[in-house]
Amino acid sequence: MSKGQQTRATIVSEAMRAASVEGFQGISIGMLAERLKMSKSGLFAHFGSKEELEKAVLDEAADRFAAMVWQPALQAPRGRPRIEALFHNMLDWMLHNRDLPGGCIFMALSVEMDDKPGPVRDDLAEMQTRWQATVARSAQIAVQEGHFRADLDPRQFAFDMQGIMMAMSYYRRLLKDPSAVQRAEAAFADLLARSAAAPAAIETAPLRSL
Amino acid sequence: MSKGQQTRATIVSEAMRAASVEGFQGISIGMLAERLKMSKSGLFAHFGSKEELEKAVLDEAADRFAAMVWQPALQAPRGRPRIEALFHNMLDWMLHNRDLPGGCIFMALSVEMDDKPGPVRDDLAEMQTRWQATVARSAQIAVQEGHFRADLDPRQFAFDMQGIMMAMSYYRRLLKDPSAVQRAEAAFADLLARSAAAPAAIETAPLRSL
DNA sequence: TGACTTACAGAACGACCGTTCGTATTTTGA
DNA sequence: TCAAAATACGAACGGTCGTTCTGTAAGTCA
Repeated sequence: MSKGQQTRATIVSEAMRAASVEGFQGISIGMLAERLKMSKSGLFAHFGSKEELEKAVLDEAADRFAAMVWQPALQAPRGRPRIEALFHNMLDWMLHNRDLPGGCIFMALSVEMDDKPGPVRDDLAEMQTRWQATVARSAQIAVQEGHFRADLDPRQFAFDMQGIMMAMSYYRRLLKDPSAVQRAEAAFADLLARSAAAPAAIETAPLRSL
Repeated sequence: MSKGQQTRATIVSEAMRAASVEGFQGISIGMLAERLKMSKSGLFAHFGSKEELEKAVLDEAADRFAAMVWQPALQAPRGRPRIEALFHNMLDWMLHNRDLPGGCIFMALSVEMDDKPGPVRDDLAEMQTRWQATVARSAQIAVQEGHFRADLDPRQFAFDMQGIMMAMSYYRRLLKDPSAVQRAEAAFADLLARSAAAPAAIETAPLRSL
């Protein structure tokens, strides 16, 4: 890796870290230059515009998400085990990730960019649409494997799981509720239970009438 | 209402509208002054600082939320009907509110401010904590009324409902998924069904084995 | 109506924004 | 090793930011 590529990678990492906390609106070329002890113009030259820097951050985040969340989940057996791996990998991504001190950068950017037309928003929306489709497909596989009920709506499953993640982030980051993670785990356990195929449903049914 | 109070109210309304789209970071005194056709300094004098303006916006949003979501729900009978009213009033708040073209301002600010210490963050967090407690209390009432199962965790109910709202906003605003609202309604219907007291649980059980 | 208070405008402040340009320095490959 | 290419710097640009001041117009109320 050439010197330039190396510097660029450092910049993108630092920008990603900062953007997870402050959003794209909250980061500036000058601030990044100061943190990395280099000149504004020198840093700027690597991208040519702030928008290009934002795109680079988005791509980097997508790569890391794939490496930390999706690819490890592929090692788990198809079906329910893979779904559970996805969930726990996402928790790790959101909670124990020193490169994202501000939590999941996609959640921060999703809210920030949803009303800002442009290529950055387009990239983000496409990534997120693809991710929801990926989760849905994983749920569909769990149906095929006989782990989930045949009439499960896989897209609804993805929607529900997204809600759990977002609520956890909200409880933890804004409300500073120490039970955020355990509430998310409880919600996910319930989602799994009601998605399960008939035999598992019998196991959980008595719990409802306790 | 004096001239000053009237102008101030107009400014706060416009600031709220803008902040729902761009967040507090995205609004500026100059931009508001231009939209309202008045001078920066004249507008500024009503607040003394941008932070005070942000606090005023937050208070105004809280008042409107109470008037549009909470107070009408109090007209509904205690228990499950009131919970359903809360849900639908929140949908109206998020979807059919011309004063919030950027969607629920609390969701936008929750993500933007969660890492920004200061009085604005404190106000917002306190509001949102109180709101979650209010939802939980409403669920608790539904338990007392015999509408929800006795072993329901009301705080978990509030968590789950928050997740549904956030996922809906995400699907609708970022992904532009036209099924966002109906997915939220489906998720809420399921949440109600699995929260319901025993007799209702028997009704929904066969659906799972279809 | 007249005195008084409030509300607004205008100009300017230093700070920072993204960006451009010309120049120096360092890295690279033959 | 040496020239070409890549990389970084420093200074400056026009703009916008939140904020402060001073003067004036408008509203308020006896």
